[in-house]
Amino acid sequence: MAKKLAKSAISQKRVLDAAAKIFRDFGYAGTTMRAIADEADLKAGSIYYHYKSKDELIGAVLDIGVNAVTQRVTEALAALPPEATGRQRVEVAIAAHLSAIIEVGDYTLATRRVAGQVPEAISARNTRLRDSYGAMWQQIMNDAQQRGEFKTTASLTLSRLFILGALNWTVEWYKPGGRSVEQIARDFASFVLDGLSGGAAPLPVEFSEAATEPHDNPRPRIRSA
Amino acid sequence: MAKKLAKSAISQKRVLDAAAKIFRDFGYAGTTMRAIADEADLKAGSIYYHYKSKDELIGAVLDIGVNAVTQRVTEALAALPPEATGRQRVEVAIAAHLSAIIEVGDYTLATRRVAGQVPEAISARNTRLRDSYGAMWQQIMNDAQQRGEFKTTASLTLSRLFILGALNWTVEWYKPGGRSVEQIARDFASFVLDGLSGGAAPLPVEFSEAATEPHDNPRPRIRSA
DNA sequence: GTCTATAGGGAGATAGAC
DNA sequence: GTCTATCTCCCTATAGAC
Repeated sequence: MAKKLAKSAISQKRVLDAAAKIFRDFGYAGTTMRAIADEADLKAGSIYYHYKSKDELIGAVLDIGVNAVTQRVTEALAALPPEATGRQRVEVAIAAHLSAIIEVGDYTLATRRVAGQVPEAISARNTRLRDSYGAMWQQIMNDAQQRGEFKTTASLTLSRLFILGALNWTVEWYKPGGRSVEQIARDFASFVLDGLSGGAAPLPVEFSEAATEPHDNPRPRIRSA
Repeated sequence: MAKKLAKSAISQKRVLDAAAKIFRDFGYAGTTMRAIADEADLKAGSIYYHYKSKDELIGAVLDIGVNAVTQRVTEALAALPPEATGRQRVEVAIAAHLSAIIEVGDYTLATRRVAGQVPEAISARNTRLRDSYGAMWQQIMNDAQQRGEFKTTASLTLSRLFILGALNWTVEWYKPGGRSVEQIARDFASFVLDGLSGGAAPLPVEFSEAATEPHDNPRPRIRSA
């Protein structure tokens, strides 16, 4: 059911979306209320009707990014039968995570790019959300190893950090016109589960290697000081 | 014999190190010349004797980060015998990349954290350095696949993006007191080469082709939805 | 809810003394 | 080489009209 939003809520979301986009391109300090206002078709002073400070805005943007991913992955995992293998869980979690971060890409990118620049008080709550999401992954992997499904000699904690690091980095090079999210998810799962040396038969068809290169994201135009 | 630096060069390096640290913590726009000056025990105006603008400074920081890694990895690969396997090349490249980014951690972190916030004109040159480093990895992987060493069905271009994304992310969670760089490198290599399900130990195999798989896992299907 | 106007504080960069 | 002093610009946030 399509919820009807109050006029205030509509503006609020417009401001939020604009903020994510501007934070994404200019970082925390580089983002000005004026730039957000322009993007949201407002005047700078009007933003303060919806959010009482720049810090409150970035806090909201950060939480949306993590929560969207957590929710999507949780749902996808819950939809699996109880007897699902660790391999299947990892495949499903990767696909859900990827599709979520690409869908709320501005928020994900904003989150990544302001990381470490946001005042401690603001980022503390967000860090907790992020840690609890990491714990979910950790459990999937630990369970699979205990059942003898995963035979890797590598630390699962490190493996989790590798996986989430690489996954979140995808938004930096993903380009809508290139490979599909589904294809990326499949390749990523294959990579994570079987590595470079493992793998099945010679591959079906490899698309042009140049199809997806990094550094394709909208570049900010920043005035040089 | 330790090179003797001119007084000017010493100050310049002090400014550069300070800049990397401040850019790391505050991002591009959040970094002020005054903060860099404080860190370098100077006054803000004095920085302009060494660098003529904030943009020139960030440009220098960015390039140092990439060049340090490129140089270290290039040297490590060059030290390998010509008959080295793709697996060995990947192991060596991972170890060299990791130790380099941890050693120049401030520069690496600064680079990551100002990514996408730096004026286009400044980042263009750095992007070229970064791409040429990526091409080096690509070649190692392509060669190994052509020799039949890598049997993954995943795109090698995507795999390369995953690997470098995860590798560079390590600086975000690495803590000097924790696991050693060597241990992280070993686990990372095992993860990259054999995945979670594989169990290949970091065997000190000689250059004779290890034709037999180190484990007898059922090999992966294309996809198991 | 959104506007205009502005207070009050820093920012990058330059000039010239030492 | 490094300092102090300062110019000019633009930022966040508030006040009050509509």
